[in-house]
Amino acid sequence: MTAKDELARPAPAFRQVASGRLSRQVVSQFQQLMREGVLGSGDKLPAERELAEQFNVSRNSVREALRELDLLGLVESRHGEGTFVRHPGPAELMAPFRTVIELSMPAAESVMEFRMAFEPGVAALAAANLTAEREQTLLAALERFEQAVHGEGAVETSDADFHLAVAQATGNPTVIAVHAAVYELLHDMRKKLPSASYDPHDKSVAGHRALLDAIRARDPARAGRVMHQHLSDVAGELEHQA
Amino acid sequence: MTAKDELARPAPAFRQVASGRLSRQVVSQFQQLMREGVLGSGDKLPAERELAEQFNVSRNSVREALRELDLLGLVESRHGEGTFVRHPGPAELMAPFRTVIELSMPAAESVMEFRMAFEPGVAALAAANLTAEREQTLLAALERFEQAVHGEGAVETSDADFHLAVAQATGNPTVIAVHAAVYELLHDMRKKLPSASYDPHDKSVAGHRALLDAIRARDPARAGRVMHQHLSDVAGELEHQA
DNA sequence: TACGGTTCAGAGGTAGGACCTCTTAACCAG
DNA sequence: CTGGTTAAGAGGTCCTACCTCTGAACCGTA
Repeated sequence: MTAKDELARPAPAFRQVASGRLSRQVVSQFQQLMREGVLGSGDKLPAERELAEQFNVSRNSVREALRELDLLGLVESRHGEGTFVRHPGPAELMAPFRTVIELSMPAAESVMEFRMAFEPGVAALAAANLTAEREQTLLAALERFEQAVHGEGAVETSDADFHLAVAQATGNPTVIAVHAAVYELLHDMRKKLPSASYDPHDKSVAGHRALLDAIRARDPARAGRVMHQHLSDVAGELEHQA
Repeated sequence: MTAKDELARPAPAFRQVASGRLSRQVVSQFQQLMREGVLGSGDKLPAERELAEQFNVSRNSVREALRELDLLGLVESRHGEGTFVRHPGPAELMAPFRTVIELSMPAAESVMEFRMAFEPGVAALAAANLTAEREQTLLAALERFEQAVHGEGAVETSDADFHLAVAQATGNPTVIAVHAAVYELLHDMRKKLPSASYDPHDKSVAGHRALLDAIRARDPARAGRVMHQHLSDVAGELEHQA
C-alpha cells in the first residue's frame, strides 16, 4: 500500500513557506534591534515615511508595526514630534493584567472579597518595604482623603487613591499593577451600580489613620490586621446600605 | 498679585478636551461590546470596509484597531476569510508581553514577593468558602503533585496546578483570574531564568499537605499561616540555590 | 461517482498619494 | 520681553486601487 509507504517515510522535508504580515516582520526587526541595544531608550526613530522607504514597505505597514510596538510599551508616538524608543517600566509590563481581570467580568461582590484577601497582604508588605519617600506620599494621600471627607474635593476617588498609595508603598510592580487593575474595575462598577459605592465618613478616616500608623511603625502583622478590619467595616457598610 | 489670585481660585472649571487616536476609540467600543457579551466568542465581524462605514472612519483606522485587538488576542484575522472574535484565556493574554518581560529583571523578582502577599489571603478564603466538590478537586491535585515528586509526571507544573486549585477553591472569579495571570508569568520566567525554578521535594509535599489540612478544617487563619510558611520555605530554597 | 480544475465573489493585505493637525523653532512686531 | 506669524517636520486620517488568499459553486473528465 502506498499509504503504508507514506507512513514509513518519517521526514516530509517540506519546509513551511510562511510569511505572515509585513508589519510582523517589521516589529520583529525592531525588537531585535532593541535587544541588541542598537536602539536605546529615548532614541528618536526616523519618520514614518522614511522608515517605509528603508524597510521597502508601505507607510501603512510601518504604522501598523509602530502601533504594535506602542501597545507593548516599547515605543511612543507623539503627534507632530516623532516616535521614540522607550524601555517600559516594570509596572507597564504588567499591563495585561488589566485585560485579564476585566474579561473575567467579575461581580461586584467578588471584587470586594478579592480585596479582603489581597489588601491585608499588601499593607503588610508596605510596612515591610517602607522608605522615607513612600512614607511622605502616604501621608499626603491621607491628608487629601481627610480633606475630601470634610467636604473639599472628590470623595469618591480620594479613598481609592489612598489605597493605591499603600500599594505604591510596597515598591512591588506586580502588586501595583494588579492593584491598579482591580481598582479601575471597581471605579467602573461604581459608576454603573450605585450600590457598590459607599460614603466615606469618620470611621473610614479612623481606619485609614490606624493603617498608616501601623505601616509607619513598620509592623507588617499589625498593618495586615488593620487593613482587614478596615475592609470588613466597609463591607459591612455596603451590606447595611443594601 | 495675579499669581495669588490664581491660587485662590480652586475650581478652574476647564474640562480637558482630549481626543486621542480614532483607532483607540474603536478599540474601546469593541472591548465594551465584548464585556457586555454582545460579541461572543467565534462571532464573525463585518468586513473591514463595512466597519469603516459603520464607525464612520477610514478603513485604515479600523485596521489599526483590529491589529490592536489582534495583538491582545481578542480577535483573529484570517486572510481571505474574515475577522473573528475570540475570548482568550489568561495565557494568551499574557503571551505578547513575554518577549518583552525579559528586559526587566525587577519585574520578575517581584512576582515571588507578590505571591507572599497574595496567596495567604487566597488560602484563607478557600478555607472559608470550601465546598465538598472543591475539596475533591483539591485532594486530586495534591495527589497528582505527590506522584510527580515521586517520579511520575511533570514536576514543574503539578506544583503550580495545586496552587491554582487552591485559588479555584475560593470560587471567586477575580481571585482566580489574577492567580492564573500571575502563574502564567511565573511559568514563563521559570523557563528563562533557571534561578526562578526550584525542585519540589518532600518538604514541599509536607507544606502542601498541611495547607490542605487547614483548608479542609475550614480554618482560614491557619490556612493563611501555613501558606505563608510554605512560600517562605520556597523562597528560602531559591535563595539557597543562588 | 469521484476527482481535479476553473471561475468568481468576498475579505484581508499592501501600496501610495493627498490632506489635516500638532509641535517646534525661527522670525517678526509691538 | 511678550505675543503673533510663518514654515518645516511629523504623526493622524482618508481614499482609491490593486494583490492575494479562502471558500464555494460549477464545471469537466475518467
